[in-house]
Amino acid sequence: MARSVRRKEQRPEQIMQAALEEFAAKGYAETRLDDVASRAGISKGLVYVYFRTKEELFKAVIRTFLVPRVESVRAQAAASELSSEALIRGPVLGLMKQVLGSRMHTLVRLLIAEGPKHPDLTAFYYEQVVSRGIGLLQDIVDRGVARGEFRPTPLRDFPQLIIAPMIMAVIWKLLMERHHPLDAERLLEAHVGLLLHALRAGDVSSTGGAAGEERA
Amino acid sequence: MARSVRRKEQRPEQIMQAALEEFAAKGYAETRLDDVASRAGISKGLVYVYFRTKEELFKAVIRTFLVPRVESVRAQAAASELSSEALIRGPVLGLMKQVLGSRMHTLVRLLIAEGPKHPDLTAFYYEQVVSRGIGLLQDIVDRGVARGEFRPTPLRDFPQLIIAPMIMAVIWKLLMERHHPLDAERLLEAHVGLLLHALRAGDVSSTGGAAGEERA
Amino acid sequence: MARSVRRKEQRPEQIMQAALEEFAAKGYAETRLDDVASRAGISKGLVYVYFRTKEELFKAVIRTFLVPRVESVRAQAAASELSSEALIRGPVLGLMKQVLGSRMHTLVRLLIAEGPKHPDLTAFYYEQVVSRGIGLLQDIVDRGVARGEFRPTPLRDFPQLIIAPMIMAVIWKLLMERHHPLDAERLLEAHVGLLLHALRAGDVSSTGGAAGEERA
Amino acid sequence: MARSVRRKEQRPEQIMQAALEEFAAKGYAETRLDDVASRAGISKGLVYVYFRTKEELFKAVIRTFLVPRVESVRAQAAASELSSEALIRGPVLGLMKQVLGSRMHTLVRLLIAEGPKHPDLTAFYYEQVVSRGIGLLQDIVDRGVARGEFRPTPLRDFPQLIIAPMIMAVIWKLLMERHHPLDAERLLEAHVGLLLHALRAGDVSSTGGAAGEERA
DNA sequence: TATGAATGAGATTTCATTCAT
DNA sequence: TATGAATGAAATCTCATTCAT
Repeated sequence: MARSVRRKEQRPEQIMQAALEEFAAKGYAETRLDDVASRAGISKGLVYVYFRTKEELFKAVIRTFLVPRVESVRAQAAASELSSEALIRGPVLGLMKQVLGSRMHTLVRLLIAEGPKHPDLTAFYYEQVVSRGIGLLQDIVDRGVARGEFRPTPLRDFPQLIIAPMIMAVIWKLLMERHHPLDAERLLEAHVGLLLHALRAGDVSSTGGAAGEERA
Repeated sequence: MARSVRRKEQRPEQIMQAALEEFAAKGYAETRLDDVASRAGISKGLVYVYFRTKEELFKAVIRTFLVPRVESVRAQAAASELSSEALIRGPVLGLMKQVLGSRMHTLVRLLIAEGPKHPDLTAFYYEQVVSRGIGLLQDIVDRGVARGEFRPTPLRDFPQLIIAPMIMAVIWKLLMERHHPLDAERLLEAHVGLLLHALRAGDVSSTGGAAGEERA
Repeated sequence: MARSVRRKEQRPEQIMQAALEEFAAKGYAETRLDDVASRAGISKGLVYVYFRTKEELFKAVIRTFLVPRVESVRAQAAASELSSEALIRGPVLGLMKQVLGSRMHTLVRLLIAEGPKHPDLTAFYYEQVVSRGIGLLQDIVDRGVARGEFRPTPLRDFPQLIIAPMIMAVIWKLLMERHHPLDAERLLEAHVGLLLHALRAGDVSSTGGAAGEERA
Repeated sequence: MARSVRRKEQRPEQIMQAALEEFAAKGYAETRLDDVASRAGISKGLVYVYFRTKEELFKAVIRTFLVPRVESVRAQAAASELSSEALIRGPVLGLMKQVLGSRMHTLVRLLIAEGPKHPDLTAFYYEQVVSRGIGLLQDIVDRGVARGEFRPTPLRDFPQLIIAPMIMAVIWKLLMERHHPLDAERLLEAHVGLLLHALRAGDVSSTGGAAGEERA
């Protein structure tokens, strides 16, 4: 009975894990609940015990797996005495690399493809992830300006520009990788290098001993 | 008969137009050919006279409407004596604004959502649009460097960075607009401003001898 | 105009010819009127000028092409002074060989496959061909018995037995030929040989100088 | 659960039975799976649980119901000390009567009508039934000749002649019965009588030295 | 007479969802 | 809790038939 209880508690996770893989591989419409059940090693009927419809399952998958560690980055940013540049070069860039390397990138695709049909899902995602991320980035930029580290730029109003290349890279890998491979990590580094160059107050970047974003 | 001929010649365009609207609104799987036909003001059967399957129709839509004016930008770039900066601020930025303003942005979404299921479609798109666009951007950057207008940067290897914010904005408008409106034109202008700032030769930073922005 | 008139007069035949080939190749249900029209070198609409429905066309095809030369055999039988054996060995056997060699065998298949759905068609065929053929064969048998040429046998009541091997051969060629080729002409000859052997009055066949139906 | 299992095990048979009746009544193309399902008392969808396509169902029907008792006849022929004549008058004639009396005759029609579209089906039928039947009949004839019971005739090479009247009768009943009833059993008996008469050794004709019945 | 664009009923097939066991 | 047989709505695709030109 203990096993049965444990099983029961693990079921939702187990099913969502299987569903994630199926959704990621085939997209929402092409995914059959039969296959999700097979992959999870259970019967189709049991899926319905835990998720009322296919749509609910999909939303649960997105909700569960697409809440990244924005929070931990925020904590670091708030607590640390690091410069804004260091924050961007460190935790922010790190997070972007993580998204590209993990299964999260398939979720981004799913969200783009299916999002328009599920407003509550995108609302949830906006609240949980996007608005916080945007706020965080704005804080970092603002702090950099306040400290005289950065010159004032419109980036403050469009912090999306900081993560735009990550989105691009996700989509590139999805569609174009086979025709034109992309070293996404270096792309992100190049982006951060250029961005910081553009932001530096007084264009005094040369004093920081950092120049030559060119290929080594 | 003349009328019938004219009708026949207009049918494909008419059907594709209707299909584009349906696909854009609902996505591929959720679009019913019945609805495409209704929207085009014809019967379901007639769709099949012009397009053998739903998939063929979809591909035709993408192929027909998603060939942007990369070519005209290339022509300007090649012919003109404009500086690279002027090219980026002018035709390149203009093209990006156009994509965001036109129906093309819905096609981008469709391509992202359905591309993985239709490799030939993405191959076509890569060849017709992406590879040319990438080449064009590289040329502009290279020319700028050759003329001493830009300092050498890794942007040359990642020209995707130039249009990344456009992709982002497309997706933002698709998913987040209702929660957080975005002035996409200003975002693009901000991006171009920052980018050119980072590229400009004559900034002190370019003269300083050192490195550090490369991958640590 | 003369040409147009001539064309008009030839149209039905031309269409039926094309239809026969399509029906024979694909069967009734699988035949598309589009293909019939293409094969006839005309437009689909024109088929409907001459034949009200696909079914009518089918019936016309069967009616037109499946009326064999039973009549000519009957004439010979009635007029000639030939023995019954000579009639069977000559015109009757010849007719059977003709059916096997000509396109008529495909019509037999069509009639078998589609007949049950078209009672009027089989009625027509029964009246025009079958009943006459049966009557003819009965006459030949009866005459043979009356003349003392044949002994009385139940063949009189089952003249179908005379042409049964022809039917068999048609079907064999249709289905089994690729697995097990059949020399249909020799089969028919063997059949006729055996049959006449069985019929001969007094079993005096040995006097006729004819024996040895075995393989030479 | 026991009931459910039993149901599941019976479903295929139940569906094929219903399908046989529909196919027999209307032919392949005219049969709607909806009707098959109704006749079986189940829903349309369930048919697809057991048979992947309409064609698979059709083939399964043919395969399942069209394997006659050729084997049992062969066993009798091999084991018994019966004369060839007795075998033909007994088991062989009996089998032919059975085919005519049973549902098999509708399958013969289906095979004729649809066989050309399904080469694998006719191949199966040839291997399972026809080639064995032909071999069996050849053995019987050969044995009769070896024992001096029969005179040598070309029947050995065309054993199809033995069952040709059965095929004929099947088709006759299908198409002509309403216009001209046929006592198929008596027809088969008449055929066997004539055939054996023609085969019997000791008939004078067999001794006469001459030829002539071969192809002239 | 001749065309062929257009229609729409109908068939196969899929699969999310239900429910008896 | 767990199964999986069963349902039935819905979508794609076909093609005989019509009809304006």
